[in-house]
Amino acid sequence: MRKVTIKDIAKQLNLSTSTVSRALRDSHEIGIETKRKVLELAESLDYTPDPVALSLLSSHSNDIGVIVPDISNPFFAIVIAGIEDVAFAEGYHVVIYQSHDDYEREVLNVKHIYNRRKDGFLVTVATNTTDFSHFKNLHDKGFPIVFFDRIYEEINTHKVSVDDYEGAYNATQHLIQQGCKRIVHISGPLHLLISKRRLEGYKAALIAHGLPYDEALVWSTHFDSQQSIEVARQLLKSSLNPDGIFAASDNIAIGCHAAITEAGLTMPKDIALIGFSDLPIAEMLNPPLSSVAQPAFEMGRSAAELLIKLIKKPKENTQSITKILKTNLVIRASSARQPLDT
Amino acid sequence: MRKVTIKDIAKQLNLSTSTVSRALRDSHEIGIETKRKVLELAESLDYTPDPVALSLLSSHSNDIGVIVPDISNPFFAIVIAGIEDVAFAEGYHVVIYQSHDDYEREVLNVKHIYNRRKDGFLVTVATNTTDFSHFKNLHDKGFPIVFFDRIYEEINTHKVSVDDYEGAYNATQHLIQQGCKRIVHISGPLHLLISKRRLEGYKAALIAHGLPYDEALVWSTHFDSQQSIEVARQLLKSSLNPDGIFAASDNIAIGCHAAITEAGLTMPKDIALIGFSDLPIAEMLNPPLSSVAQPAFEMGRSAAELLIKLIKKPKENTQSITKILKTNLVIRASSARQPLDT
DNA sequence: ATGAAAGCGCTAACAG
DNA sequence: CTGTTAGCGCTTTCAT
Repeated sequence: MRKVTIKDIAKQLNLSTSTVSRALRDSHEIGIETKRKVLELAESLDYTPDPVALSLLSSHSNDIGVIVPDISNPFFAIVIAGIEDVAFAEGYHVVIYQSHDDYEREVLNVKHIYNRRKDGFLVTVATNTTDFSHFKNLHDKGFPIVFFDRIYEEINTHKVSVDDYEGAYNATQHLIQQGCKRIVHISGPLHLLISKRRLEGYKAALIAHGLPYDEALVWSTHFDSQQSIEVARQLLKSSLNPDGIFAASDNIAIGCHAAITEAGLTMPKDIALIGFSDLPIAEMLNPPLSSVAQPAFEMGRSAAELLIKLIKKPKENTQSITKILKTNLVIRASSARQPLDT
Repeated sequence: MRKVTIKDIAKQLNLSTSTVSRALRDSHEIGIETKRKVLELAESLDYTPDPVALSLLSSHSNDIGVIVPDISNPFFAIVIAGIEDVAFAEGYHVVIYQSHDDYEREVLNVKHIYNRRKDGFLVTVATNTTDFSHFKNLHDKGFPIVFFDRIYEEINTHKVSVDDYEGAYNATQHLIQQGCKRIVHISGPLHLLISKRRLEGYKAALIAHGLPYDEALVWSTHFDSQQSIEVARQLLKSSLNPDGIFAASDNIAIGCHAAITEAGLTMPKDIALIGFSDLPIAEMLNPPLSSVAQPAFEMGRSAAELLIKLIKKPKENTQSITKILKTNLVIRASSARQPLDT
């Protein structure tokens, strides 16, 4: 029960493989009658061209890779949905790679992508990546790469991110407007650009509203609710007595949310809480979690569009584009001390 | 800056490609000295064999596919982590496919897997799949397939699932022991085997404890929190007045949790709630959600092990294995009316 | 112990 | 309009 090949068709029709090949690709230089016969037989034999053979021949695969730390993070799952949305429409298949935030794994992923002749890839870099030569080398060879979310600025290629600074500024300002005076920021890993920018936004908002910026109020953890609940417990046990928390991600916020509840404190009365990303789970919490919405789906779409542009017209895309998407403040009960307009 | 091939090595060493090939594969019929030179040069040139060429030649790829409805469902994300765990160790790469619970997409995924010469695949079938011929055809050709979670029983191949009946029985019994008299079951799509079995477990527990089984108490929705919050709202508005809810999945339970809170009711006093799967988010909710824990990671591991067995020794695996994993009742505040032992 | 040649499935010059 | 040839990168008879 072998797969049917172009040869089988050629043999049955007493044609050469090249004629069949051309007929299948609807070449103009093939007799209308021959074409009909080939197409018909191909149809009835359920012929499909072998992508592997094509791949060997043309050194591309119509596959694009995407590297994320972890697909179980809904933010990335949604970004991927956005990527698939445009990729699928353009005839590309998306192959997902998980780095598990590990540098070694990321390097392996990149190699796999290159070896398997993927047409390009999208990547949000692993937390502990400090050496970027695996990206640089491929980029220098002209291999199409697009960075999103956790971008690496030093490589001259397309990038998509959100306005982290502004989002953080708005979140912090919102807490201030709710009357918070001692606002803690729980940041992600501080060497990441997105962490730095969110911290900057937090700082700027405090200063703009005449509140002191105090480093003791800045805590840091991984983007992970299991770890952040620990950090939040510590925070609540400390003598800092925060009356507001701006968490750098919803996963961190979820950990805080649980820790606050566990400690018998009330949101937003005792502590007003706001996260970042607005994951679907945010509105399911009790009380529902305020958050800075990131257009994750749109981020995926944009990144994929840019990558496909790069793949199709590498010449016209030497000028690299950096797309910065807008965030949107979503206020819910975890932070709203005044009744919400509805 | 092309990739280095076996030809480059052959040329530089004045050997034939076949000699180089053999030296690289450490064939015994190659001079020790020649072997050394080849290996050395390959190393220094950073030669890696082209997987695509290998694939064309041998019609396998060292890739295995996995088809899930949706990676943003943490249950599947964890199963995939389990799959990757063993696959990676065995030298396979896992290619993830999302069916989005759509039959057409699933068929496309299966075709893609077959065409790209994946060595086999693992699948949990899409909700609305009723025609299974795309699986059957491949299985008849001897293509390695393993079903997990939402299995299809009619195909004689390995399968991995959990004891849904027992899990549901235990969950329902637990609610009964908490004093619940009017226990609603919110099921997943009822044509799915896992839904049926969970329903059976629910039913059996009621009867075993002398409570009536009332069809009006069985509701059904998709495995999705957005949809289930709507269903739960309806339920709470109805005149059924449940004092306990057994949700067929944690996503459904999360929707219920939010709707119950929204309605100003208290868990577990007014309504005791329990879900199924014990996703990481369960213990982060307020109050924390009781759930029937499924060994998702283990499920992935088992399924991958079976698939790899099937790939490596198809002859020895004509007898198909069905592995049924045990669930584990995790009681938290959403259902525990008596204080918990700690 | 090594090389030449064929072939995996397909396309693309180059000939007619 | 159609066939022949070569080649993508590699392995594998079959010679030598």
